[in-house]
Amino acid sequence: MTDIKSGVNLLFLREEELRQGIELLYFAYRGFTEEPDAILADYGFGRAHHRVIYFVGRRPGITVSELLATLRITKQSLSRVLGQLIDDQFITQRPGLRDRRQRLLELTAKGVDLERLLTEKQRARIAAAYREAGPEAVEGFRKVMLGLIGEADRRSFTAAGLRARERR
Amino acid sequence: MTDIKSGVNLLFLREEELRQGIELLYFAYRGFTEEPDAILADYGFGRAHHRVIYFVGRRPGITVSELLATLRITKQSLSRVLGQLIDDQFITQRPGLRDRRQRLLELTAKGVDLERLLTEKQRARIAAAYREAGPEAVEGFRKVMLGLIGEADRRSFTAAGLRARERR
DNA sequence: ATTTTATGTCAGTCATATTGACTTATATGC
DNA sequence: GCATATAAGTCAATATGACTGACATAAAAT
Repeated sequence: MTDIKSGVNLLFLREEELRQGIELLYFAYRGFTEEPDAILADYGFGRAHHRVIYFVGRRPGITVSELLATLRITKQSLSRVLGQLIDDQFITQRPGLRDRRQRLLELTAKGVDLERLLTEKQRARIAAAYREAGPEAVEGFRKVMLGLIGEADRRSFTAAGLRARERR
Repeated sequence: MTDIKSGVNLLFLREEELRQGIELLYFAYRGFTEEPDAILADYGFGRAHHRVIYFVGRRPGITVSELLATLRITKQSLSRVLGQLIDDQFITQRPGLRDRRQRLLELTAKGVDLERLLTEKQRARIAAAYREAGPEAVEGFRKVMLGLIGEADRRSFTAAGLRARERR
């Protein structure tokens, strides 16, 4: 009897634990985007603009195709957003040195400012969560998050991925 | 000299650590939604439908206003999605007992099946990540994620929040 | 010289969200 | 009991971010 009962309880706890995991991700992601979203609205931009600004800031000189691969959207989708950011002078393009078909993307000074403004909110939020939780918890957080990330994206977080980026 | 240099390095590491945190969230969330998204497409549904199915499954008898508050969308937005799910018989409505203005929402058998199908992928992904990372890491993960979640949403994860729900 | 690649563009469509205005039914407070 | 508030729903217009498909141009690679 106790065997069956505790078995059921274990199953229930497991189910509950996993569902809480799902919800943690959902709510954390939402909490994470709402502040930048509010700022972006003042500029007439949306979340898509933030993602472009973020990754161009993160990897200066990134090509259009690398950006497309990172964001996993079509070039038509990127085009509108990137075009606006270039028109409004948050991002500049220059031709690749070794391959002149490429457009290497970089933030302008104005772009760096906006990137800071937007990401600062997110960094502050993460910093606060890390501080409260402590270094051990942070280590666990990173382990679990890495496990959640798809194989394809995981490379962005390995030494190999970082080295590949240096080659431009 | 070493003081300055290590100070700079610490700043750099901190910046890098925080940026990696941002990216972990971005990629984990994307990895987390892509499988259900693919299934939903077969039903002519989108991510919004999944969210509704999920929370109705999670809190059977949830009212429309509670669902709106959970999802933080307008009733006009919910209306289309919920209407489709009711038309297609994934969700049923019944009037509230104490307040007949309310529509209490529940999954049908068909709805439960779809909910399982969709969430199973996510549960499996979390289960695998938890298993690989180990119980200590899971504890850390939960601590950090809770810290990332906005004050308003955090209540969903406390005993008080759970108790409030029982009252229907 | 041909083919492939990197980028860009035009056109049409869809899903998800918004604001604003208004309706209906029911509950609640005085 | 009547006025007001609340729960839910609807109509209309709009914005954002994504998609597919077709086609164009320049430069690199074979």
